[in-house]
Amino acid sequence: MLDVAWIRANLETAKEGIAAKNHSFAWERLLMLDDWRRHGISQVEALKAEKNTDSHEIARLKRERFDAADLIAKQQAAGAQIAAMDAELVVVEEAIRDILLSTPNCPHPSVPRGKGAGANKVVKTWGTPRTFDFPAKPHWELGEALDILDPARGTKVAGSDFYFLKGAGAALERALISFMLDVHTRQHAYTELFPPYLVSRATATATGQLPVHEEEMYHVKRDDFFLISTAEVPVTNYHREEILPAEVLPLKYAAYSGCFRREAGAAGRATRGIKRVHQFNKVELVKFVHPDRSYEELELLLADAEVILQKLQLPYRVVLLSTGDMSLASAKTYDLEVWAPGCDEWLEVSSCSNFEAYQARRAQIRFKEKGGKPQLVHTLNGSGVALPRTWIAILENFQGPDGSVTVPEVLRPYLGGFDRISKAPSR
RNA sequence: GGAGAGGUGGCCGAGCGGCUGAAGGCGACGGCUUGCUAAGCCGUUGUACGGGUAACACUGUACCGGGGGUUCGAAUCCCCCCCUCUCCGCCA
Repeated sequence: MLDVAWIRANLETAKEGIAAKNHSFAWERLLMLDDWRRHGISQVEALKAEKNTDSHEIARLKRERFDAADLIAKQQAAGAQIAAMDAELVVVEEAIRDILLSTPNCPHPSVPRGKGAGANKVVKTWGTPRTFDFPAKPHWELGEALDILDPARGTKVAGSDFYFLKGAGAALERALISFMLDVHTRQHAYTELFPPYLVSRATATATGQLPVHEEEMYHVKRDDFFLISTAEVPVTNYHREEILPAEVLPLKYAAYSGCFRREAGAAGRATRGIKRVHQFNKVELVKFVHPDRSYEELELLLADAEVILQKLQLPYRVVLLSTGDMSLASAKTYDLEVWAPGCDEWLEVSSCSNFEAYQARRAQIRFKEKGGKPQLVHTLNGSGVALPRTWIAILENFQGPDGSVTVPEVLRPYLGGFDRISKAPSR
């Protein structure tokens, strides 16, 4: 969330930025409540100071065997007044927090202003989409023909938009996970984490999924757990309420996890295949960095994610999201979109964002220079990369006229060396 | 799930309801001493939110797992919750 003091000092910037994100902003109410809060604190604390002084005086009188009845009577009155004022402050502070929790982060000046995806800017394209001398098939046709993808049984077992991977399809998924983790840990110096899939309400609030996106998350009512929608949630919370020594920054984590999304807003949207599903796998990159360096770190994060697609030889493009298309918590986001010739579209496989201090303030993740005061870190994250769509891209980009699929070279060591997925003997 | 024990500052560890933001020790930092090292001596050593300052200084309040209660006054008494440890049960 944003800092009220910052909003007060940068009101026009805040109003512009939040409007650009298509959010309303009750700034007048917020500032009014904050004034109320600050004046209330001064008043009640003055009373408490007087009460404390009197308390010491009572203690002294008692020790010296004098009568303290008058002061004690005064204390009782003061106590009641303080209790009333404190109760009022609690209400005011909750109201302030409610506003801030639902107020988006301000976009960085370099982010294009615009209402939606139409204002996004393609900033880079890598690779050349392959030209086919036969009709390119979509992954659902390839996958079902190869007997490596089974959406029908996924639907039977769990419901619509669930699926099974089978045989070489399942192995390909597993190979991709291992490959990505190995690249990030060995070549990009990320530390691997394997996180919990169920998290508490406090954890989901700290990264910004709650309260605004509660309808997007699977909830385990009995224990008030939320199934993670991305490893970003547990991994960012890994350092919640900690003060890190400045010299450990930047901290870089790579985490594989399952991801669970209700896709509530997408219900009824026609999507064939497994482009949009309720459960998928993803390798997520999370960084905790010094605020002065967060925009450089964002570029590095993006480059780390891009390496995965380059090594897989998948054509992709980098899209700088406009203010209207960004997530609530982000100040700047690049999407990575991989080319899927069978679907004939670019599929988002990564979203690399700088959240600045927005998550760190909610989660109280700070660092301290030697002798300095604690300051909030900046958090960043991006997929490195998301799976079902990368799996889709491999099938569709590397399909042959006979419906077989060539395995990208970098994945072969993870698949016992085999280089082609074909109909014949299912493994 | 059952039974017991416990949660105090960076760490260890004291703490009669008032003089305790918290003894003592360790560690860290600053200074002195010292040929080097080791040791010794002196001092400093939390966080948040207000007020205050150009910035310090200074100052108020709160914080002894979390929340509530009793009391003029709670680390200390009472209640609820969370977590950790030990034993039993269950289980991949």
